[in-house]
Amino acid sequence: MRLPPMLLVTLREDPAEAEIPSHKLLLRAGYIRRIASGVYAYLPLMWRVLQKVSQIVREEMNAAGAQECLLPQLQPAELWQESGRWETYTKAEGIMFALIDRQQREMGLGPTHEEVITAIARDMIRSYRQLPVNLYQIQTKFRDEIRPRFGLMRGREFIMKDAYSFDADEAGMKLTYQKMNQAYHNILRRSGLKFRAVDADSGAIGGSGSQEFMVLAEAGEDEILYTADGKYAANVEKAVSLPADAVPSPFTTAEKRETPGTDTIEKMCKFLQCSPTCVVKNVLYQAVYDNGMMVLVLVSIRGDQDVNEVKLQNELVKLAADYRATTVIALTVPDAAAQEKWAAKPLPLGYMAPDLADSYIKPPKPAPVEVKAAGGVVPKFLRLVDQTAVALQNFATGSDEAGYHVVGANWGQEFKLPDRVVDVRKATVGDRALHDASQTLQTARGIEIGHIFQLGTKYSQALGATYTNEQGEDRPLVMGCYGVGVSRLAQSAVEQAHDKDGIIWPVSIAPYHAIVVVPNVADAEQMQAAAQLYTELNQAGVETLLDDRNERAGVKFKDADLIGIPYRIVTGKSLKDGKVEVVNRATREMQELPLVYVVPTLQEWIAAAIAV
RNA sequence: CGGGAUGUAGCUCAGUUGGGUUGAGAGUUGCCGCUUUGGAAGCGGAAGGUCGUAGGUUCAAAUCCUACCAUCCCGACCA
Repeated sequence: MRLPPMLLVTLREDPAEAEIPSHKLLLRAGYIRRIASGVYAYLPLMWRVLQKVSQIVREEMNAAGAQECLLPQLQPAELWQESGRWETYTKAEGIMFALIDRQQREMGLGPTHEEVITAIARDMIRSYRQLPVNLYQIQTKFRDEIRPRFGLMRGREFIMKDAYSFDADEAGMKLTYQKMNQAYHNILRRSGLKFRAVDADSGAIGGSGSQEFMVLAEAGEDEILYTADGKYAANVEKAVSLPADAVPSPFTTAEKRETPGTDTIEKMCKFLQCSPTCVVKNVLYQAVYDNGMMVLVLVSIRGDQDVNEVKLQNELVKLAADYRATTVIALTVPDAAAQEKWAAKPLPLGYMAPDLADSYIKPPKPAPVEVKAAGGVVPKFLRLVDQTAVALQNFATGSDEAGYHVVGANWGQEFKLPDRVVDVRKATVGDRALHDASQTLQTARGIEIGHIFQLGTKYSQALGATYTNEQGEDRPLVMGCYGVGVSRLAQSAVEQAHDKDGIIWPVSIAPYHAIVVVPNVADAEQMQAAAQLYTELNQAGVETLLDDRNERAGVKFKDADLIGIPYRIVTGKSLKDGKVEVVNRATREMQELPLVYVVPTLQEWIAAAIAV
């Protein structure tokens, strides 16, 4: 491609709308333009990058035995009602764009495709003889994100590869999952990214095991905990570890003590001269279930530990049936305004005890025993105790009276141990690892660009997707699903590799391999040599741009650096010796090559760079 | 949805505190001309703005008031 006919508009300054380097650079270099919040146009250079990424994904998926297809983005509400996700995905904090067509039918724009694919499987897969099947597509997804961010990192419209596998049984599904795991490693490696596969929470998608593929970058939204021996890596949401050992309690007898102005664990421990590991901290959450029911959750946990809200939410989802709900749609620490809505009297904040009285909650208006109406507040605290707090003896905790704590308390004596013992503690950097206590957790930040799930039969059962096994029995299909954020992956590459002058694309996903720059377009010899190189390179399969704009050399060098083409060929001063300069964008290394060597040399370099 | 901020030329921003013919302005991009030709060079010229939108206050509003809209940042969601 010659530069004049190609739409290339570069910006001299960072656009005000961008915050992180990759977003700034993609805008400055003319790869993307914002059309609305979280909605971007992929301009010609960007589209080539996305095609390159897609092609790598396609090759690896095909190699792993998956087949490409294309599913509808416009989807009927009925399918989502069948799976039970319509309400949670379109109402409240839901992320699905929903609309009503001219026949008053409810439709949604696909945020994901479990429902559609399962409906197809239900129709088409009848026999074990057809299994396993793994279908994938590369397509635009729509998600009405609560907060779109950072350009393509979190858009409301973005390109994703999603795959769905169907197996006869758990073992088959696990095998497919392993193949996908390998394919994902291949995809990321070939895309030239530094990454880590980590244990992950399954979130709203559901299912059992799942792994995320994290591209390592400071701007990443996720925290990863891992051990140096390489045997453990997990998203902090999912991570497990050994807590520090508790210090023996200095308290010997149970008593209430005046502790003025100690509404934080830190102040209290200083005042009482004890370790936070001798304290039972009681944290209040408010959870809203999908039927509108609000439940106040009191979590008792060891004072030095923090609650992992993802784990807590998972525990609450398990209890949903107790409240005639199916899932949790919001989980927050209630602020003053939120407390006012349900609190009968001011809470002893900072001094709450595990047995905080239920009378702090306003009784329901008509005062029925059970709250049935939507939006009701359950008039009893849901009391949970984290494992770390269970074994404590002679601990200190709140007294339910501001300015006073109880010390030397024990479960079963001063306080009743809550019935539900859970693991909701947050693993943190420095904790000892479970698999080997001599290993401590280290931290890194990552961008989640892939996630693979073992779904099991959640959707196939909901939608009645069954097959007949060898014994002639009907069995639900065992599913897996596997996503790659194609557009996010592309931006992550920029986040991971750039310098002050611009983008440094990995060769495998760069929009072009090489750019021929003519410093002086008035020099016929330079122009002739450049035109010839440009033609020969392209014919030889080296994807090449030609910049023969009537600009000063500096402008063209700056632009070439900014857009990040891996190899720059300059028909400059050494042309009189029959040589051109070839510059490596990443290393800045420059060498002069005789004209005839240019094509084979670049072919060799590119092949070497791509064959990782 | 809660909290914070912003909205003035294609882009980055002054001007708003204290309303006023001292000009709606600077840099940059794009356009024209000259000059220049190895890291966004120089000189000159012309062009480019419903000052986010709609009301209101006032003799007078980019500036004060109200509402709305949009965008960005911090939390919950996720590829």
